[in-house]
Amino acid sequence: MRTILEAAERVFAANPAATMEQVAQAAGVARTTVHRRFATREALVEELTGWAARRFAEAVESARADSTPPLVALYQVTANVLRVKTNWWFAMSRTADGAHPEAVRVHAEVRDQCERLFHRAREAGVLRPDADLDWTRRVYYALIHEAAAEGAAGGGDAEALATRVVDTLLRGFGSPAAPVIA
Amino acid sequence: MRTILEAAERVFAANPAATMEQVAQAAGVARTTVHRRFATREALVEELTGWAARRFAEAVESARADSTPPLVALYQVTANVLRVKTNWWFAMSRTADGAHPEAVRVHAEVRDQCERLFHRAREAGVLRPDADLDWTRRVYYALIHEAAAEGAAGGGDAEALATRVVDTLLRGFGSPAAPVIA
DNA sequence: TACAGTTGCAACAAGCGTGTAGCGACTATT
DNA sequence: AATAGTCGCTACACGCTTGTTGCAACTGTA
Repeated sequence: MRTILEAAERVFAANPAATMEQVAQAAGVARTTVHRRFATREALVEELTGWAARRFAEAVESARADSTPPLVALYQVTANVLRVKTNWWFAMSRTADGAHPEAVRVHAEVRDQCERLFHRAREAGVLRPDADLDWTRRVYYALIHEAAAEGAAGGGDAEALATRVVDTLLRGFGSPAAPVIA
Repeated sequence: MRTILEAAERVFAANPAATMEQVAQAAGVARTTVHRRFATREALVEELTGWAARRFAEAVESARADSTPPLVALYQVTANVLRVKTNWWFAMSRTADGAHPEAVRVHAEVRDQCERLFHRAREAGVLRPDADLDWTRRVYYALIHEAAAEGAAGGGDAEALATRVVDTLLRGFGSPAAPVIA
């Protein structure tokens, strides 16, 4: 039942330790009905995780990151992922903890794709030649996470957020003329 | 008991839903002993939160962010906070959720100080004139969070991490010659 | 009308974590 | 030696959540 999954997402996003009773209430059904569809609490979270992982994979894939110019790909991937992560906040947080095999696979693929994209970006001069691509990727993830939090709170559309993320990733906040610490 | 608090930090960092039994075991004492010092689980988490909040406040305060050049202050605050956050990962995550009055106060003060610092940095030309200081601060927090995760996993000292955080915040990863998206 | 499918509802069993209490052993102090 | 203090251990009560079951009511279909 799609309704239950969406309700679970809302409830668990607010409180990861919420009970089945709270989920059922949010979905407008009886607790036993939730158990009829999802045998255990764990099964519910699993299906939620898988659902989000598939959406995540679609979001990244549809950006065609391997066949468009790096800067364009970076923007498209960012915007697409933000759209998913804004609506599936809790479920997306579950895709990263290594419990769900499909989620692990998706994350690994996305990570590979991200690394390939950053390599291309560096070769194309979009990223600095001395950029640490692992740290770059982690900062990129953190920026998306932060922007998604803002988006989930109702702070603007995915396009505007993506623009800001990419701009921040590439330029930072310092003045070009300012001295550099390292 | 300091031993119990440190054990609780370790256990809760690995699993926020851990039981008193697990905390006791990690501390090398019986569960009843934990209850003798901390009447309830909530009281334990509260004291842990307060402890971390005080350490956090000390870390920021000792950097003298109001009376040193912005770039120096930024570096010092970053390094000091990283030292605390690396060792009190769970407790620091609790200082932000608004449950602990003292933690709320500390966070508000730190936030004010951070904003003042960024204002000064912008006026001094360290930050760009058009930098959105709220977004800047949130990115700064996210970078510290990410660096602390690396530090907690044993990835280098606070000074090196701080250097990287500040460098990333100011410069980003893009080539100075590259086109800008926004 | 007869039927299958789904749901709400009440009730129940079981497990788990929490919090409390009593008892005995150990240690340091006087 | 006597005492106070701390700790481990066992046992228990309590509440909460989970998961299951049976039954009645409702809906759409044949």
